[in-house]
Amino acid sequence: MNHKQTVTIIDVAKRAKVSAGTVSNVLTGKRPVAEHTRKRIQAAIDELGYQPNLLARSLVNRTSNSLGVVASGLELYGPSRTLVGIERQANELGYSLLLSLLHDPETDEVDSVLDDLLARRVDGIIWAVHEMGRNRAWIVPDRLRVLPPVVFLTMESRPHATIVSTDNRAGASLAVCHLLEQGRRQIGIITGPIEWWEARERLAGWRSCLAAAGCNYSDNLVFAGDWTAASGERGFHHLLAQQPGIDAIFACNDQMALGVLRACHFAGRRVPDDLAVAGYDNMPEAAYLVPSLTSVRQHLADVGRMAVQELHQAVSSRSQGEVSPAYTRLITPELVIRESSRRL
Amino acid sequence: MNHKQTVTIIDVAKRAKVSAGTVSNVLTGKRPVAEHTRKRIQAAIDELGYQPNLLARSLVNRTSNSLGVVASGLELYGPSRTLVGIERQANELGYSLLLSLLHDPETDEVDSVLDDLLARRVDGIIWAVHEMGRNRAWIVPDRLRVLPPVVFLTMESRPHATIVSTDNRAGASLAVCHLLEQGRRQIGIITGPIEWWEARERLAGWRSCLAAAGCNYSDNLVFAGDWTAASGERGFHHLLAQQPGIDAIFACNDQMALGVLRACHFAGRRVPDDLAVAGYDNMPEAAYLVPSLTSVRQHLADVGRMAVQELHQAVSSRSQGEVSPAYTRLITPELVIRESSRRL
DNA sequence: TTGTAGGCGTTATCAA
DNA sequence: TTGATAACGCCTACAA
Repeated sequence: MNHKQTVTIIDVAKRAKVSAGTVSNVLTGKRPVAEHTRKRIQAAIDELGYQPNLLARSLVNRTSNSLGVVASGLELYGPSRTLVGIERQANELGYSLLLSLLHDPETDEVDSVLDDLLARRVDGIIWAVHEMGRNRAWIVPDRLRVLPPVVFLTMESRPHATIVSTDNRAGASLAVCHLLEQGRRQIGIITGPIEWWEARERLAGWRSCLAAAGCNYSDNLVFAGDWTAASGERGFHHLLAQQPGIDAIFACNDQMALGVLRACHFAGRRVPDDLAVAGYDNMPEAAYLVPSLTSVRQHLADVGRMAVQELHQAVSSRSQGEVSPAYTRLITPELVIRESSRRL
Repeated sequence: MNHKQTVTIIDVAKRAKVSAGTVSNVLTGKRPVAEHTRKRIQAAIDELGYQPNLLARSLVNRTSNSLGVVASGLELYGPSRTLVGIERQANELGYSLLLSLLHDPETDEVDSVLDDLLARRVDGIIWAVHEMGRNRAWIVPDRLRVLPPVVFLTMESRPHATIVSTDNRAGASLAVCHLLEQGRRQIGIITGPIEWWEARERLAGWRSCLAAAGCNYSDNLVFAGDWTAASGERGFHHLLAQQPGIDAIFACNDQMALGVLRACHFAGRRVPDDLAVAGYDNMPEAAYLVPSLTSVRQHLADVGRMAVQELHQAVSSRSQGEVSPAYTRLITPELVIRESSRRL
């Protein structure tokens, strides 16, 4: 007693008194089918409640219409925004998304995650794990060769890898130059962990901007935070102790900027009168803090969308035997000026 | 010229001079294989860089080891937290995740999303779309019967549906009772859109708590926000106009509470001295606002984990022909008391 | 312990 | 325009 509860294309074919191939043709629309038979088949499909099996289809087509997304830190604002952009674009292009999270982005779960994606025959991969420490060491031509096309997010430019990222250096410059324009001269920075590429980039942007203006950019003005508001508070106290005349702080994300604002409040430093503050990320909350926070907006949803577009390109090319060249695509952020950095 | 670039189980078999079945046995471990032949096979696997094809395996096994997750509002704090919990637990149980986002949670994309999940033969589905308006109308026994097991998140209890949710009513009561204990007597509420089930639940919690204490809970004390900080600001002004003697506001999420704090600042109302404020969600930012924000913590990652556990149960049961009963599981939130609600 | 044969559900090729 | 038939890559009885 084979209790056949899944209805297949053959069941439909029998019911419509045609062959399975013909049913397939109306399903895929790849070959013409006479109008009256197509109607009969459609009726059979509806009556039987037939659901095509994409696994079987993928098996013979050798393409699954799915993309793998490997991400981390999804509870943060940035990554989740990016993911939304990825999903939207993937959806529009007809891809399903296979999601994997790297919980500890520095360790070597990389292989198992990639293997699973390979085993499921994804058509392409979006690598949305932040670059930190040596966690990009696996990215070498030999490894990439056995993978489907991959697009990397937020990573240092390098040959053989296609990258879509925001321009962190430019973003930091935007904020720092703005502070300079407002008349600030001693501008401290609270960075993210320097193992993070993004943190280093923003630091570099800060430095180059100050250097160009002939301002001080000594280590006295640098504090390494860890992206948390608590580290923002610590950074404030540290910088103030090191450089009492400091008149502005650029926090490399809004959370840390929040910590600075709070510390300022209890230290009796008025913002922006005594100290200007700028953040990075432009979280929705930024506009409603007191004072509202000047911040750098990154268009992360666009980064996600664009990554999928690039990936789609690469997938299409490869399926036609071509090989699309690797390159880096940088998206320029935008400064949103608010109360926390008003003119002196 | 069949340019065979995918290495299959047969290639491995040839290389190891065994049959494909034997290779399969070492792969699945379901049947014993002599130690020396297993070694030979393993060697062949490594040399050839063989990657098993899960699509083919799923086809014959009639199970894909994957779960579908349908979510919305992922750019918000709550949903992304929940997703992280889901992914972690799924990962631990060996499931891959197929992610779909509903962009407009009120419309009827439901069928297409479900169809795709069905077509990919997911073993189970987690429905993490917030209940609003009529967007749960599709949940009827006849529809559920043709689906794999489904676990719903954050939804009103109903027969035939397995639900994992936080107890929004209890959470609101926690906050409001706390405000009462602090000596507040005119406690306003800024709700979410009342089409949202969660918003109605929190409102109910507020009301029952005030009723039990013999306090006023008239419409004068209710403002319907939309979860944004901007609506929090509007709510503050509205409530103050309606009920000048108001001495506390319960905002149904932290974003709106943030708007209240800001509005208070510019209106010259001191928090908590003139007005106590409590929020909901306990975002990481809550602890660093000025004043720091009393809020309700929901353990959302646990909700996600638990949902996957329940789903796993249901999947296992069904595969053995049993049918697991539907039920609702409520997780009690927890109040985190901070400066914004200090005693009068 | 291992090999053989058949089938999972679909599509593509080749005739008709 | 439609119908057989042979893959796609893997697993599982059943035999050996």
